[in-house]
Amino acid sequence: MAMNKEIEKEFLEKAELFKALAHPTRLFIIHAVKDKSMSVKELSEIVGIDISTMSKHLDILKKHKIIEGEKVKNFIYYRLAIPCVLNFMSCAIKVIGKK
Amino acid sequence: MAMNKEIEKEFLEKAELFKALAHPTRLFIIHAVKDKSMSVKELSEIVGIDISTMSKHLDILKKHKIIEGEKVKNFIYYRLAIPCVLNFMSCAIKVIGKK
DNA sequence: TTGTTAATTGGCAAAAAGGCCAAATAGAAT
DNA sequence: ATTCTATTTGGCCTTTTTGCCAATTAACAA
Repeated sequence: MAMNKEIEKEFLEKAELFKALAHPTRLFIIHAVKDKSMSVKELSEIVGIDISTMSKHLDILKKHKIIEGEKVKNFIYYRLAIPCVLNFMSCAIKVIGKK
Repeated sequence: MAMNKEIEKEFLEKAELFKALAHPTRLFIIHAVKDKSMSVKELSEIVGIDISTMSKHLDILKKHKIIEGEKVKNFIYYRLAIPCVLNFMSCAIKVIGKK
């Protein structure tokens, strides 16, 4: 058991993914766009934050390929790209439940 | 689809869990103690950080009941308390792999 | 008791993350 | 072309996180 460069890189990469998920607004986004794609404006209004802030949250998820956007007219509709992350959520509930 | 207080609280709680996991050192700890319990000093030496820093990382995981410690002599041996979080890891690999 | 080792805690400074405003872009609509 | 509307980007400030050191606590050892 040692912390070599390979392992270090692996955990660094994983931590980045967890960081992308470690914000209530971003978890809400995932929940919101899992069935129905939504625009930046819609999402910002529902959550009640500035649209620029929402845009940045979406960018973080997009960079990790967790969501993807499709341009329609001058809107961009975002939807969940990796349904796999929903398993994270159900697992999270189990973990929280055990406390 | 709305961001009411109930949902807000749910995502806040989940985000806290993800935050606890969102650090390479803490992910390494989980990996390290999943089969074999280890002391604070051992872990700090393997990772190469100050023992006080390691103690604080362990405290974060302990507060979320992800790990638990057992006192033997004047050592505290930590081990994984919730094997369920390992599913997070394998799922994370899948998500990262899709990029 | 005295000394040694393990672990935690407090404090501080550096780094990272979050959120708003304002400005810039990009399109659509008129 | 001009005006709106949606989104992104830059800047700035505030909050949070991280990590070291120093001091403290706790428990074993002699």
